[in-house]
Amino acid sequence: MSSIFLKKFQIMRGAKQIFGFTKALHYGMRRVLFARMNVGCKRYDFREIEPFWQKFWEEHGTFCVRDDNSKEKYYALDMFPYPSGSGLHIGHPEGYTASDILARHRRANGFNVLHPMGWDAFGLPAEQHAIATGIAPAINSAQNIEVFRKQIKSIGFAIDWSREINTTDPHYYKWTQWIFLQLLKHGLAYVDERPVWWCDGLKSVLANEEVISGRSERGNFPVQRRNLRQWILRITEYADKLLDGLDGIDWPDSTKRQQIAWIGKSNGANIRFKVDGHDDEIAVYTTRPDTLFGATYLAVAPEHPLLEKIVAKGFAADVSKYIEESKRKSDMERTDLAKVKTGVPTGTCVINPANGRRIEVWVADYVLFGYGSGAIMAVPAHDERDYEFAQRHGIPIIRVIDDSVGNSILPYSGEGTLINSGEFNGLFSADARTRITEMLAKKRMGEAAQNYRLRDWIFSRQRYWGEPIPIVWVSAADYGAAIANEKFHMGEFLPDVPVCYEENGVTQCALPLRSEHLPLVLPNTSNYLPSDGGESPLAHIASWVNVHINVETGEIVPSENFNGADGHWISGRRETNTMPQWAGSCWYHLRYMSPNCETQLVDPSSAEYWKSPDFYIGGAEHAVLHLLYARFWHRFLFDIGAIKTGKEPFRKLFHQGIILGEDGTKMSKSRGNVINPDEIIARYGADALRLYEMFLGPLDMMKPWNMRGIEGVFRFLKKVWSEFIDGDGNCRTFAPCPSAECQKIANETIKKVGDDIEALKFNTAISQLMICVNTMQKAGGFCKNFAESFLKILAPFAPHIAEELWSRLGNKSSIVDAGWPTYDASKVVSRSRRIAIQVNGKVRAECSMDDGNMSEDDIFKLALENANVARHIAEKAIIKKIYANGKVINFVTE
RNA sequence: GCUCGAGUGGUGAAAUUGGUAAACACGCCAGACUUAGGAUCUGGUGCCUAGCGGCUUGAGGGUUCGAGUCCCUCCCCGAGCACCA
Repeated sequence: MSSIFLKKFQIMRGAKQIFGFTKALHYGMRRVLFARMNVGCKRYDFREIEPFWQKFWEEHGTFCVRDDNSKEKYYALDMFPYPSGSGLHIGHPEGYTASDILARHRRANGFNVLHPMGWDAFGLPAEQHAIATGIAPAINSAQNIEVFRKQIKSIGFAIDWSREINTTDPHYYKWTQWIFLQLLKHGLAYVDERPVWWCDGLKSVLANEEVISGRSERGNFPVQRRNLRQWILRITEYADKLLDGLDGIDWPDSTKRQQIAWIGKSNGANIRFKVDGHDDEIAVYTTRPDTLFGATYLAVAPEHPLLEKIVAKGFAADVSKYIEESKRKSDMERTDLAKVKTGVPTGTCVINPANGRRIEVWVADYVLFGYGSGAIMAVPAHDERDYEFAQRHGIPIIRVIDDSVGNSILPYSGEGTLINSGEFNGLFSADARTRITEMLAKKRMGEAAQNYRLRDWIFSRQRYWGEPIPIVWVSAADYGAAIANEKFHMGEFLPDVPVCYEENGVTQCALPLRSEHLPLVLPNTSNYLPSDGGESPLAHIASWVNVHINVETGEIVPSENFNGADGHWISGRRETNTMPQWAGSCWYHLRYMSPNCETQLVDPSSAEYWKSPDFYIGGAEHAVLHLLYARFWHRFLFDIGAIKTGKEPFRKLFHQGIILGEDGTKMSKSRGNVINPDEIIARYGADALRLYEMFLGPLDMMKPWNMRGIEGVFRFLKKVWSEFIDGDGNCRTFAPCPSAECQKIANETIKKVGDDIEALKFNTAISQLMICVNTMQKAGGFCKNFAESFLKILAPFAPHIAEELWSRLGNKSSIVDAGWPTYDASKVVSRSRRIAIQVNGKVRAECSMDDGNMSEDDIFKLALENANVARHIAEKAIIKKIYANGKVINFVTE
C-alpha cells in the first residue's frame, strides 16, 4: 500500500467517524429540531440509503392503509411464506417484488393499496425440529418468523406491517376453528375410519395429495395404508361449484386445467347387473353406455363388498388368495401401468341388462375401489385396459362400434356407429348413449350419472403443531341426554345429524365447542412424538384431553379438577387430532382486511371495501391443493353468509417462475448452488436485487440466476445516480429545454413502463428504463421536467434510490405520494418513419418518409430510386407491389 | 401413454401478435481515462466469406407478396395427470 493511499484511507476513516457522529446527532435531535431529509451521500451508497428509507417508511407509516371509501381500492396479495429454518429463499422476493411493483404503481395512480404479509407457520418441519431438538415449535417458529420478517423488510416492500398475520397466533386460529365448526354445523365435516396414508418416516397420516407415487411429498419417505379415524370435509359437495367458478376468473390456463382435471367430472351412467342365481345386483359406472352390448365380462375391485357373497364354490380359494395378494401390494405396485393386468374369475355370472346375455364376473386389481362403484363393465373391443385383460385371460371380444374410416384395429376407444347392438345398430355413439341410458332407466336397471375423481378432504393430522380441532367426544348416551335437556347450551355449532364413531363398542359423539370457548389453545408439551396407536402427541396430555362439561352453562373444566357430580356435567375427551397446514391458508386473504377484529373473522365493512384480492401471486406448486381448498372455504363462507362479496376469492392469479441456480438446476443445499438474498443485498443492495429479479426474464418462466447479470442492473443504478448527483455529492441542475428526441424518449418511456407494469412485463419495462437513461446520457443529461418523472417511474422497481434522489431534488415528502407522470401521445410518434424496402420478401434497403403526407405512389417511386433495390429488381417485371401501412414495402417480380 | 407449455447469438432474453429477427443486459474484443478504485466512458460483437454477397429463430414440409409468429409431420426439453372405466 503506498503511503499516499494510506493517508487518503486515514482521512476517509476520519471523515466517516465525523459523519457517524453527526449522524448520531441528527437522529438524536430529529424530533426536536429537524428531520434529516435524506442520506446525502456522495456516491451511490445503498448501504446508507436503503436502511434510511426503510426506517423513514416505517416511522411515517407510509404503507399503513385504512379503509377509505373516497378512493378506489387495490389489494395485492402474495402467497404468504412458511417461515422455514433456512431463511428467505431467493425465489421469495421474485413474487413479492412483482406484487410490490404493481402495488406501488397503483398507489401512484391514486388507488388505496393494500399489500400485506404474514406467516403460514403451522406445519411439519417445526414439529420435526422439535422432535430432534426438544425446542418447542412455537419458539422455533417465532425465531424463524423474526428472521423472515427482517429479511423481507430489508428488501423495501410497500407492505403494511401493521396487518401482519400469523396462522399460529390464537387470535388468528380462533377463526380457523370457527370456520371448522361452521362446516360441522352445516354437515360438511364428518369422521370415518378408513384406510389412509400412514407415513412411518413422518409418523403421520398424509392426504392423498401429499403422497406422490407411494412416497411422502415432504421428505420422500415410503407410505402405507392404515385404518385410522379421520375428520373429513365434504369438498365433493362443492365439486360442481368449484368447477363452475373457474369460468369467470383470470387464472393461468394450466392452473384451471389442473383443477378441472383434479375434480375430474365425467358424464355417464350407472348400470346394474343382476347376479345370476342371487338376489344381488352389481352396479357399475361407465362413461360409455353406448358400448354396453360389447361388455363381455364384469370386473370388481378386490375390496368389493359383494365379492365374498357371490363367489362360486370352486372359486373361493383362488379369489381369497387373490384378495390377500392385492392387500399386500403397495399402491405403487397396484397402479404401475407397466405391470400385467392380473385377475381371477369368481365362477359367477351376471346378466347384461341390454341383451340378457350372461357374462362372467372377475376380480381384478386394475379396478379401483375408490372410484365409481368399485366395479366395471368391461368392453375389451373399445377399452385398452379391458382389451389387454381379455387377451390375457381368453375372454371374448365383441366389436360394437365402427369407426368412420372403417379401421379394423382393436381396441378402438373412439366414437362411431353402433353394430352388434340390436335395436341400437346404426346409431352414432352420442345418440346411442342417450338411448341406451333411457332404455335402462325404463327397465330400472340404470340411469344417467355423473362421477368425480375428487375425493373428500381428509382434514385431520396426528400431529402437535396445528390448530386443535375444537371438539369434545362424549358417549352417545351422554350426548342424547344432553341435547334432550331443555337448558342445553352447547348447540351453537351442533350438526343436525350427530357425528359419531364406535370405539370399543361404545358410540362416541362429537360435541362442538361454543364460540366463547375459542380459541381452543394448543397446550404446551415436551413430548412431540405420536402415540403408538398413531394418535397425535396431544393424546399424551391427559390433563388437557379429559374434561367435564356442564351442558347447561357450557363450562368446561379439566377432569382432574372436577369434583362435583350433578347431572348437568358430562365427561368427555378432547379431539387430539389437529388440522392440516392448508387450513390456515384457506382464508387468510380475508383476515388481512381487518386483522385485529375480535368479534368476527372479517369486519363486514372492511370486507365490503376490500372485497377480494385484485392480484394474487405465488408458486405454481399450489395450483391444485391450496387454491382448491381456499376456494372451497371461501365459497362455503359465502354460502352461509359469513362473507358477502363474491364467490371466488382470487379473481386474478399469477405464478412466478422458479429461479434456478447458476448451473441451471434447481437450487439446493446439496448442489451448493443456493443464492442467499442477504448476501446479494449486502453486496449490491435491495434495489439491485429487486431490479435484477425482474430483469432476469418473463415473470412466469423458469430462469437461471447469474451473478454477472446483477452487475448489469447495479451499473444501471450507479448510472442513474451519476445523472442526478455530481462528483461532489451535489444535485445536478437540469437544463429546461429538451430536444424533440428527448421528448420522444421521455414520453415513450412513461407510456411503456406504465403499460408493461400492468401487463406484468417487468423485464421489458426495465430495459426501457435503461434505454431511456442511455439516451439521456448521450443527449447531455436529463432535462428538468423529465428528471422528476423518471424517478416516479423508477420508484416501483428501485424505491430506495428513487426516494433518495427525489429528496435530493428538494422534495419534502415521499415519492410514494408523488403520483404517476402522464405522457403526451403525440410526442411518442416520430416525425419521420423508416420503411423497409423488400424485393421478393427480402429486405434490400430502407428509406425514410417524412410525415404521413406521402402517397403510396410517392413511396414506391422513392423506393425504386434506391440503387440496391433497382439492382435486385434488375430487368425483371414487377408483378405486384405491397405496401404495409408505414412499415414495409415489397416488390414482387417474376 | 395422455394433456399442456417451450425450443431464437457465446449467455439471460426482445420482437407492437403476419411486416426491417436478435432491442436491453451479460460476456468477449479494441480504445480512452487512470500513480488507487467492487471503477467509469467510447466503439465493435448472430453465422459463413478476403470481399461482393450469402445464410440464420430445434428439423422437414405447407399457406402467404411476406412466417420466430399460422397449418401439418417429426425431434428434444419442462410441467401436470397417470389403470378414474
